[in-house]
Amino acid sequence: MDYKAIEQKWNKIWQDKNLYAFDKSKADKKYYVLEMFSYPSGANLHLGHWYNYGPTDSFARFKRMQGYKVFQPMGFDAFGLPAENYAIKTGIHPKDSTMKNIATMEKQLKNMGAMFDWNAEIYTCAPEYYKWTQWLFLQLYKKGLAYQKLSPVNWCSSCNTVIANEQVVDGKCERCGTQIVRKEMTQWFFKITDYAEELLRDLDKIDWPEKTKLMQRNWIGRSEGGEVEFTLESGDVFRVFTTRADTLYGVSYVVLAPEHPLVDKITTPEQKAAVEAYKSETAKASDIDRLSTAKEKTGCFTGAYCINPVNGEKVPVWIADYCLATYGTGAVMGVPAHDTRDFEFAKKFGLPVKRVVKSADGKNDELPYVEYGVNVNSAEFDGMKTADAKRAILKKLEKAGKGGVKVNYRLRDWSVSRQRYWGAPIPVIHCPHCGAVPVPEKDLPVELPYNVNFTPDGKSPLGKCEEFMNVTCPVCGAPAKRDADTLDTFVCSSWYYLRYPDAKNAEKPFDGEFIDKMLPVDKYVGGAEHACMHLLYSRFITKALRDMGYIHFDEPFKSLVHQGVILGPDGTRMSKSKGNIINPDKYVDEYGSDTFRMYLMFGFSYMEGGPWSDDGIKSVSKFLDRVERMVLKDHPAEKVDKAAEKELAYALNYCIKCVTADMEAFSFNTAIARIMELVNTMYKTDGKVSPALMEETSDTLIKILAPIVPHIAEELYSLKGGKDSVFNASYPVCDESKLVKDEIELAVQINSRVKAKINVPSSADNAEIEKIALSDPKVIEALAGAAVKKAIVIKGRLINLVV
RNA sequence: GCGGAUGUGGCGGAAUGGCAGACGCGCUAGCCUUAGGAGCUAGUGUCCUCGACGUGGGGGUUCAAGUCCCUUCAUCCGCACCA
Repeated sequence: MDYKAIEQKWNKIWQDKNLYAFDKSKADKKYYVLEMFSYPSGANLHLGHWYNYGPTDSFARFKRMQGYKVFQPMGFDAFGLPAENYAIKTGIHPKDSTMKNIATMEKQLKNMGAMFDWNAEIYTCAPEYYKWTQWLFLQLYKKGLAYQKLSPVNWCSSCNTVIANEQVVDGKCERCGTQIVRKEMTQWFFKITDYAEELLRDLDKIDWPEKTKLMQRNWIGRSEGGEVEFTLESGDVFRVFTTRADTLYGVSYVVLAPEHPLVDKITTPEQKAAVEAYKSETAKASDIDRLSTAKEKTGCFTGAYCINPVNGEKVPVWIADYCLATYGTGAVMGVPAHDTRDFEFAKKFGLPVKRVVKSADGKNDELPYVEYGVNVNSAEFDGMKTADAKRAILKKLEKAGKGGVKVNYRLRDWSVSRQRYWGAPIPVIHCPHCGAVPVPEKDLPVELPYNVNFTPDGKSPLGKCEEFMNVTCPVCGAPAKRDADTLDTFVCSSWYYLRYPDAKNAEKPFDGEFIDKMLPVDKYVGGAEHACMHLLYSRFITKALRDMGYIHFDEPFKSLVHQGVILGPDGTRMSKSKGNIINPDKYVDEYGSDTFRMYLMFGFSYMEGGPWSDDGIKSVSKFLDRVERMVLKDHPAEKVDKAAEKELAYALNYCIKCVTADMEAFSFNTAIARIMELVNTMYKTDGKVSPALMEETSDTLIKILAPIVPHIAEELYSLKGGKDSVFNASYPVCDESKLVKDEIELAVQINSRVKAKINVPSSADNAEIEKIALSDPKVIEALAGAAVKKAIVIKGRLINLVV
C-alpha cells in the first residue's frame, strides 16, 4: 500500500465532506473529547504532541463509531515566555515566530489525520480570544476575586529585570550568573483560596486518577487548628496559626517571617543591623531551600518581646527563614519540647525548652516529644488528653478574644501579573485620582501593541510603549496609565475549553445555554505535570463563573487521563542538550502516520510512557501488511471444519469484547494485542472455515482497526465495497453466545502448586469439578493417598486441593 | 525538605488476591523463494534431567501474593513566574 497517497486521499475527502465538523443541533448526544492544547514553542510537533493526540484521537473515533456526536477541537496556547526569550535573542517578534510555528503545526496536525473540528480552532494570542480573557479578569474583579498586593519576584540586578523561576539556576540568573534576590512588587492576584474548601470537596465527584486527586488535596493542604494572638510590648498584635494549641504553655519564643510587615517596626535599634543583614540573606533563598529540614536552622533576634495570651509570659520575638510569609499568618510559635524544627532552633540559640506534654502511659519520653499525650505544666489543662486540650485552650482564647478555632490551607492565591510582553494585557488603568480602574467592557480588547522594545532594562516592555501606556481615566477623564503587566498564560488556558464549542462568538465569550449542554468535557487528556496548576485553576474558574451565573455546572472535566512521558532511547527525558530527541517526522515519512500512531499505542503502556525504541515500529508495519493480505485475499473453503469455525467466531467476539473495554480504558497496547490474536486465528483457520464467515470477520476487523489506523482502514473499507466512510459505520458489538464454550480447562493445584490440568464441562458445579479433579491420574499420583482437607474452586481458573 | 509515582525475561510490556511473563521485538530451527532485511510454521523465564527456583531486598497476612500490610534500597516526576 502506498501509505502517503492513501493518507492524502482520505484527508482530502474527509475535509471536503466536512466529516468531523460538530453539528451543534446534536448537542444532546455530544461527547466532548479534549486534549490539552499545544504551546507552539518549536517549529514542529514533537513526539509528546503525537503521543497525546494520536491515541486520544483513536479514542474519539471509537466513541464516534459507538454513536456519539464527538466534539474534538484543537488550538494553541500561544502566549508565553519562550517566544519572548527567543525575540530577545534573535530580534524576531514573538507574534511573527508564534504565528509561523502555528502554521507549521497546524499542517502537521492535519497530516496526522485526527478528526479535529478545525471550525472551532482558537489561538489565545488572537485579540478575538484574549478580549474574553480580559473580560474574565474584569468579571473576577467585579466579583471581588481579583485584588492587588505586594508580592516577591525573582530580581536580577544585572539584567535589571524579573526572572522566571525556570531561569533561576542555583539561585543565579541563567543568562548572566548574577545572584537573584527577591523583590517586592505590587501584583494582581485571584482569590482561589475562597474556593479551597469546594475545590477539595468536589474532588470526590470527578473521575480523575486517584494520584492526581491526592496531589490536589495535598496542594490545597487543609489543616485544622487554631489561631493565637500575641501582643507586643509596643501594643501591636499578630497571630500565629498552630495545629498544636495544646502546647501553648510550652512556647518559649515566637518567629516572624523575615518579610513580615511588623519586623521593621518592632526591631530594636541594637538589633537593627543584624536583622537587616538576615533579611537580605533570606532574600536570596528559595522556599524549597528554606523549608529543608536538613539545612541548619538560622535566625535573628529582633530585640522585641511579646506576651503569651494563656499565661502572660514574656517571650522573645525572632525572625527565621523557616517561617514563610505566604503560609498561615507568616508567624509561628516556638515550642521546642514538642516540635522537631523548634527544638533544633532552640538548641542552636540557647532558648528554653519546656515540656508540656508527656505520653499517655506517664513516661517522660525523650524531647522533642511530638506525639499526642497528656498535658503537664499547663495550669488548669493538666491531665487533659491532647485532643481535649486543643479544644479547651482554643475555647479559652476565644472567650478572651485572643484567637480560636481556625482552618488553614496551604493553597495560596493565584498570582497573575507578569512583567512581560507576550501575554494578554491586564485590563486595568491606574489613575492618580481614582486608583486602579477596570477598563470598561466596551473598550475590550486592550490590544497588545506590536512595536515594543524587549531589551530587559527594569521596566515591563509595555511600560516603555508610550502610545499604549497613556490613556485617560474612564472615571474622571484625567491622564492615566495602563497596567504595564500581562496575565499569566495559565489565565488564558483556564477557560479555553469553554470557548471551543462557541469559538466564533463575537458578542460573548460563549453562549451560556449552549455551553451548559456541551460541558463538562467528557474526556480530558494531557500531561500529569499539570496536576496542581492548570487543572486546579480551571476548576476554580469554572466555579467562579458558575457563581456569577454564566454557567451551571460545577466541574469542567468529568473524566481525566494522563498520558505518560516518552523518554529518549537512553531512558532519560528528551532534551536538545542531551541530543536524544526523537523526531516523529522521520518515522511518519518512512512508515506513514497510521503506522506511527499505532506503534505509539502498542509499544507503551499509555499512562506510563517509557523509553523510545526503533525496533517495534517495523513490527507494526508488518502486522498491517499481514492484515491487508488476509483481508483482501480470496477465502476458499478447502474443507469446512466446524471446530475451526467455532474457534474463529470465538476469537472474533472475544476480540470485540476485549478491545471495546480496553479502548474505553485507554489500554491501547492490550487492545492491539487482542487484535493481533484475532489476526493470528484468521491465519490459522483460513481455508477451514466458510468464505462467508471469513468475509464477515474481515469486515469486522476493519471496523475494529478503524479508530487506530484511520486512513488504512478507510481504504480497506472502500476496497471491500464500503460506500460511505467507515467512521459513519457503527462499532462492532460482541455476540456473547459465541463466547460460550462446551469445555473449559482448569488447573489443579495441590497445596497451591499446579500439578495437573483437567477439562471440565462449562456447566459443572464445584462438587463435580472436585470429583473430576480427584479422578485425574496425575492428581491421584501427586496426592499419593493424602486426605484432602479442603477444596477451593475458582470458577474458570483453578481448583486448589489442600491436604 | 515536602508531595506524587515506578521497580516483572535479553528488550517493550501483560496479569478483578487465583496457572507470572498475554501480545510484540530479538533469538533458534524448519519450510518457501532465482534471491531476501520478504512470507509461512514451530520453539524460546532461569538452573543440571525427574524437579527446583523465579516479579529490587528483608519480613508478614492468606488455601493462594507481582498484586494486600510493615520495612528497606534504587530510580523518576512536581513544588506555585516554563507551559
